[in-house]
Amino acid sequence: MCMRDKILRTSLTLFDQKGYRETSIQDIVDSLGVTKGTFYYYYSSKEELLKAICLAYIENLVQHQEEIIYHPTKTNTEKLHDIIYMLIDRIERERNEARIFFREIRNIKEEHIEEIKQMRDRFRLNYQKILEDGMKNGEFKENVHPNLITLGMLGITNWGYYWYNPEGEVSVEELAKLYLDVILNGIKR
Amino acid sequence: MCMRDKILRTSLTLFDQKGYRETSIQDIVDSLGVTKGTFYYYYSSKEELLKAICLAYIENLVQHQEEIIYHPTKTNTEKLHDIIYMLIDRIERERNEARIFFREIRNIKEEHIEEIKQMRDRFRLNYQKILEDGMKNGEFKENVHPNLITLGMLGITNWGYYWYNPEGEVSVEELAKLYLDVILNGIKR
Amino acid sequence: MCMRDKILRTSLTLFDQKGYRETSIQDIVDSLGVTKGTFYYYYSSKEELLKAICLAYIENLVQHQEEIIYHPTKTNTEKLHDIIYMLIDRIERERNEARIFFREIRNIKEEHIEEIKQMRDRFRLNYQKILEDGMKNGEFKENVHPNLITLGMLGITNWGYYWYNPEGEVSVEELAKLYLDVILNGIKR
Amino acid sequence: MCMRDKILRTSLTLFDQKGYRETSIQDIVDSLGVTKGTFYYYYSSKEELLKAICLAYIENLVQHQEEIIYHPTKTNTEKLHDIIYMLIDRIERERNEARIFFREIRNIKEEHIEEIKQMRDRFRLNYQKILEDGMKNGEFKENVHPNLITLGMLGITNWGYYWYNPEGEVSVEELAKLYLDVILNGIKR
DNA sequence: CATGAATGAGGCTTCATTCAT
DNA sequence: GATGAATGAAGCCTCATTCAT
Repeated sequence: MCMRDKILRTSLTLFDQKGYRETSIQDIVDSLGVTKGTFYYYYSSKEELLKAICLAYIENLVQHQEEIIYHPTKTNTEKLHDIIYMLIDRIERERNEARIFFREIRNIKEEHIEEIKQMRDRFRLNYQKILEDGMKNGEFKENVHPNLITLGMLGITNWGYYWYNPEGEVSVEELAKLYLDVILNGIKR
Repeated sequence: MCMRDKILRTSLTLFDQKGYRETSIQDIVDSLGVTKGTFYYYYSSKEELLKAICLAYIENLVQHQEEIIYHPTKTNTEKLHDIIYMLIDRIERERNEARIFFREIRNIKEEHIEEIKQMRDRFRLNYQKILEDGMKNGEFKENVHPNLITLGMLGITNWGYYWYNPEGEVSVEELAKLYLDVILNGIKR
Repeated sequence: MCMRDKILRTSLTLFDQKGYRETSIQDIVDSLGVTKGTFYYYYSSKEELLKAICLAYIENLVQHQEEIIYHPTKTNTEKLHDIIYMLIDRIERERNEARIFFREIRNIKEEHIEEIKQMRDRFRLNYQKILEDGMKNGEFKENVHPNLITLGMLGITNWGYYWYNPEGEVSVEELAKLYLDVILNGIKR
Repeated sequence: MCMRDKILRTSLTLFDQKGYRETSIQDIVDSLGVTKGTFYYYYSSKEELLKAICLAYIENLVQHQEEIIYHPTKTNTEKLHDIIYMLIDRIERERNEARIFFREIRNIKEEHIEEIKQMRDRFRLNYQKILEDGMKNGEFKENVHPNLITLGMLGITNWGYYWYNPEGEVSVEELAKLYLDVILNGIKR
C-alpha cells in the first residue's frame, strides 16, 4: 500500500477514536513511523486528509446504493431492504469512516465541502425516490412527506453507527430484518 | 441571571456553532464582556463547563420523560406519543444543548462522565420499558429485541436535531404525529 | 516602559540586524526573557508588530517634516535645508526604524498597508511642494519635473541610512550642508 | 539556454517579486516544470544561487562602468553622464537583479560575500575617481569629501530602482539628463 | 541528468490555565 | 468577585536539503 493510503488508513482509526481535532499530525506520523514532512508531502493540509476520507466514504456509499436502486426487477420493498441491509452491513467495515463522516464533516471549510454535500444529498434523494416510487405503485401508503420519512429512516440506521456492535449477539441480517419489519409494518399489534 | 448561568448560556451558542474545541475561553468571555479570570472563578475548567451543559441537558430530559411515563392512566401508546412529541418539541428550545450533548460528550474525560452516562442509560431504559410494557399488555407486538427497537426509535428523533427546522413548513405536532404513525403502523399499504 | 513598547524596541534592533523574516518570535522573547505567549498578548501577529514599527516611523517623520514646512517665515531654501538636516540627523536616532521601513515594508500585506502608504506619499508630496513653491517664487529654477527631482533628492538622503555612520568623521551638520550645497549649486565649477 | 541559466532567470523574477526568503526552491522548480533534484544538481544551495545572481549583476555593472571610465578622450563630465545614463538605462533591463542585489545581499553569509563586496567597492571607487579627476583638472569644484558626494550621487540612481518605471512618461534619456543637470548645476536659480 | 520520497528543524500561532493584585 | 498579564505546551505547517534510484 502506498504512503498516501497508509496515512489515510491510520487517520481513520485515530480520527474516530480520539476525534479529528484531538488527533495531531504528530499522532498520525508517529503511528506510521515517519515524519511530519512526509505527511505534508502527500496531503496539503490536515483538512485535505479529512476531506479525502469523507469523500471516499460518501462516494462509495452512493455507488453501492445506486447499484441497488437501478436493479431492473426488484420491488421498492426489496430495494429498501437491500439499502437498509447495506447500511448496517457497512457498519462493520466502515464504522470509522462513517462516524468521521457524521461527526467531523463540520471541520471542512465551506469552500471545500460542495462536492461532499452534493453526494450526501444525492444519497438522500435516491433513498427518497424509492419511497416515492413505492407510494406511486401501491407498495407503500401514500404520504405527503416522503422527505420526512426518509430522514427518519436514515436516523434509524445512521444512529446505529454509534451503538451497533457487529460482533455482538445480533447479526447484521437480523438487525436489518428487524428494522425493515418495523418500518414496513410498525410495532402496533 | 447569575454569572455562572450567563457563562453557560453563552457557551451553549458558541459550542454549538463553532464546536467545543474550536471555541476558546476567550471567545466566551469576550461574548460576555468579562475577562478570563471571571470564567475561572465560576468554572474550574472548560471541561467542567461542558459537563455542566451535558448534565443539565440529560437531567432535564429524564425529568420530563419521567413525568410522562409515571402518568397514572395513559396507555403506553399515548406515552410513546408524548415522548416523541417532547423530543421533537425540545429541538426548538434545546437544540444547542442537544447537539452539544451528542457531539461533544466525547471531550469529557472518563473520570467525569459516569453521572452523565447513568442518566443517558436511564433515559434509554425508561423508553424501552414503555415498549416492554406495551408488549406485555398487548398494545404492541411481541418482539425479542425491545432494546434494538428502542435504539432505532431514538435514532429517528435524535437525528432530527441535525436537520429539523422548527421554523420550517412542518410543525412539531405534525412531525411527531407522522413519526408515531410510521412507528405504530409502518409504511406498508 | 511597558511590555508592548519593550517588545517593539527589542524588535527594532533584531529586525534591522538580522532582518524581519530571519528574526523569529522566539528571538524576540528570548531577548526580553519572556515567553511567546506574552508576545501574542500584546501583538496579534508578527506582521502587526512590523506595521506598528513602520507606522510609528513614518508618522513621526511626517510630523517633524510638517513642523518645518509650516514655518511661517522661512524661505523654501531654508526649509529644504532643515528637512535634509532632519533626515540625516535622524539616521543617528532612527536608523533601525528607517532601515526596517525601507527594507521590510514589503512584508506587510496589502490589506494592512494603506495607512502607511498614505503617510509615505504625504511625506513625498510635502517635500515636492517645497520645490514647487520655490520654483514659483524664484528661489529655484523652473523645472517641469519637480516630482523626479524630489525622488532624486530623497534618494540621496535615504541611501545614507545604508552607509552613513554618525559616529564617524563627518558630522550630521557637515553632511547636511554638503548635500544642500550640491543640490543647490551643483558640482560644476 | 542551459538549465543552470534557466534556473537563474526564473529565480530573478521570483526573488524580486516575492523576496528571497519568501521564494521556495519548490516555487522555482515548479515555474520551470522540473523537480527539486534538478535544482540541487546545478546549485549546491539556495544561497549559492543568490550569490550567483548578485555576482553576475555587480560584475556586469563594473565591466560596463570600466568601459566608460577607460575611454581615452572623454571628459569626466561626459563620463559622469555616461555612467548615470547607464545606471538608469539598466533599470529597464536589470531591475530584478538590481533590486535583489540591494535587498537580498544580506542573506549571503559572511564567508561567501567577500568577492561581491570587493566588486561593489571597486564600482564605488571607480565612480569616485571620476569626481576626483574632474576636481583636479578643474571640471568640478574642489571638495574635501568626494567619497560623500559619490555616495549621494549613487543614492539618486540606486533609489530609482524602487520607483522608476521605464514604461512611464519619462524616458531614460530624459531622466539621465535631468539628474546630470541637477548634479552639475544644482537647482538654485 | 533527473526524479521524488523522505527528513527534521524551525516558524508562527493558539489556548487553557495560573496568579498576584 | 473580578482583572489582566504571563505562561508553556502543543498544534499546524514550511522548507532547504538529502539520497536511493
